[in-house]
Amino acid sequence: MNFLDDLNPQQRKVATTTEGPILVLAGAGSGKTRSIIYRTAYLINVKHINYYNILVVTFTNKAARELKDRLERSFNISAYSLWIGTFHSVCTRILREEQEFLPFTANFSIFDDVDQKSIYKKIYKKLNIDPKDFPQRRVASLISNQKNSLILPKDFFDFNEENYFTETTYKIYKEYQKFLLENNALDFDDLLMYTAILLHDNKVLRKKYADRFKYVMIDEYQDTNYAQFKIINLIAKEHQNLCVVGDDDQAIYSWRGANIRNILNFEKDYKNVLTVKLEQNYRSPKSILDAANCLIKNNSERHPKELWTDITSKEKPKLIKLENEKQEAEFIAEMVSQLTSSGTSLNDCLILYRTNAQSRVFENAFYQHKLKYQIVGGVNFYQRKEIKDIVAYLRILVNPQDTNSFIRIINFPPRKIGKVTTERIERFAEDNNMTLFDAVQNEISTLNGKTVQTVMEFGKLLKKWKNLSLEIPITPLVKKIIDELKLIDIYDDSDDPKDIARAENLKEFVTATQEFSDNFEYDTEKAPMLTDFLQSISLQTDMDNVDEDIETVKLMTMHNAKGLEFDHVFIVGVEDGLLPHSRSIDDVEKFEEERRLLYVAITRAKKSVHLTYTRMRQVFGSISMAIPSRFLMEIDNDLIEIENNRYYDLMAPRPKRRNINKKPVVTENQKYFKIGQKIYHSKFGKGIVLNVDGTGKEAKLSISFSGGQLKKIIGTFVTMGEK
DNA sequence: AGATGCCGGATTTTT
DNA sequence: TCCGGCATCT
Repeated sequence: MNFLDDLNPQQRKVATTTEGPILVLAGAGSGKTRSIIYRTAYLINVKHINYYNILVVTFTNKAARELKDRLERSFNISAYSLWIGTFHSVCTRILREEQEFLPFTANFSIFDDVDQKSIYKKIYKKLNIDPKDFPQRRVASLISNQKNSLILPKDFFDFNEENYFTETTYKIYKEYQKFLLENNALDFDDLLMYTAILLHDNKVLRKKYADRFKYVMIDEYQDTNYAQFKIINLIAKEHQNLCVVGDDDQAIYSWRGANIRNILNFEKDYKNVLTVKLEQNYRSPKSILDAANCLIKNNSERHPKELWTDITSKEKPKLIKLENEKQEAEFIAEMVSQLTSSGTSLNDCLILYRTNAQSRVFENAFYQHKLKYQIVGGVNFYQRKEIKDIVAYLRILVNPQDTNSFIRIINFPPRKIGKVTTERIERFAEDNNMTLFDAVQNEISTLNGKTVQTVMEFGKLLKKWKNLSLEIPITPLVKKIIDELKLIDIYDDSDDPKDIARAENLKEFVTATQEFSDNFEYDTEKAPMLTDFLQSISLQTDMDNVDEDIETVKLMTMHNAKGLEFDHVFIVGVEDGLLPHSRSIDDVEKFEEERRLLYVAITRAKKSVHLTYTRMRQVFGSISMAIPSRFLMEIDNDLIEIENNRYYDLMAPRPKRRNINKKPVVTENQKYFKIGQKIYHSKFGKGIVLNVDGTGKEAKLSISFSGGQLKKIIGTFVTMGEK
């Protein structure tokens, strides 16, 4: 078979060594996805292995989809019958299949951290715990660690010493798990934990999955945690046909329980491991790679390797100092707009920052420059209020035990069922040992005359939709629910720009159901129903919602950039306290992880890298002096180019900004009007700015007035503020 | 029941 | 700076 000629010798070794354990140490851009694809194709097309016997685990849904697409396009392998997915999606699939061995049913809900937060709140109240003494974040993180280490509440003190913090955490953990089971719900960690425990405790099932998945491949192995290690180990221990691919230099998820030792110790965990190193980089020029290598070699614990490349370019990574974060954003926007005017697509530009909070100034700057942008991550689409509301309705129809969702929507949109009534319904449900869903089907005598009817009407409504959900596909169902609840109308009628965005998001949601349906029908030739849709969305990330059809600059955290590549990469806020983050500075392991994060960021670039830092930065509303990241000192001087003309010295008068763009110099005036600004007009009264077209006070404003009118007015005719 | 307004705490990163 | 939670008022 000559399709293997596309690979270099090491990659070919990976693709063709199908039996026994392989560790592939694949540097950034060394073609590891390619190796996995060719290996899969080799298994199927050459070795004639049944589709059914192959399991491929990726780090994101997006990576899984790309893998499937490429297998289909290049090798005509229909990916539908292949198990390719993230750990979480694979586990979900297994758990739904094996409900008879589990303490929950196949239609369980998956709770995200918004749900999680409200559960914790409830438990704190019930157990009378003060969140000030036991910060929810800290407790949740400890509990999450337990789950990732497969420690159930009953085993808690076998692994944790007893002190005032763990005592309480234990109580919360126990209560939390109880609540989830009562709701027939699992959180992200549970998906892994229950799967691992299931395979561990049940010999028959273990054999079933070991027999089914005769060939297992894991991508991004450096970022697996103990539960994930265990799941794979239980499946592959016998046949040992396991290929793991990863790069210890790109391990950036230890805070999520990922254990870098999984990859460092692979050779000890399995026998006669074949180790293959992929060190040729096909992505970045030498000038960029040299800087990255120079940085990462400062880490102590790593598999020794050095990336090299054939690609040459004179362009070294550039380092630019700016006055503050606004100037930083402004500078980047100018750079991007310069690139686009010389023919570069916005799609080839990537902005990377350490924390989501940094994205805001860039939004403003890109908006001003009329550059289309997309923020990936931050608040996930499915975590937005309006989306969670409609999803809560959908969840209840599938899983009536989901009281969390039930409470969320019992009075949304407002139907005059308040706190007192809700409590009475809950009491009634408890007394009669039924779900809230069933409770509201009854005439509850403890309620007031009118309220009884309201509640029953609500119950009937849910019942009606539940029946409907079994008959009609997801899209018409969602349309009908949104319609009957007038969800979009609620927001459309408002003059708050946030509400207008909400209305847009709901429409977007309907589109999402349609897209899902199209794919689902294509893949399975079945009608896309509610349960299918719900299963697909709970594990979706923002990355999966990136619209590839519009040209946009992408903005994301460095964590989100894993596995991606772009021509031009701008890494911003390269300052001590931000990168390395202040919370990681005094712990060696965390500190090295920060270094890897910068390494990942730099190695995304195919053509150019710009690193920026500021002289001072606003944090929490107060301004503080910024210190250039200590990582910058680790990169040899001759590997990086410093742009001096943008260096604003503390004492020196601020140099005039070089006009690198055809557009006029940006003045403060340009930021005079902002979206959401409250204004006053002598004739129309109070209003809110919905859009700003142009610069300064003369900008053309789209204004929504409190009287209901929507007008376009020149800025000079209105005053800022309410009067 | 719903609207308004004040206070206090939060920012690391995500499936 | 902003957001959410809570108290208070209508």
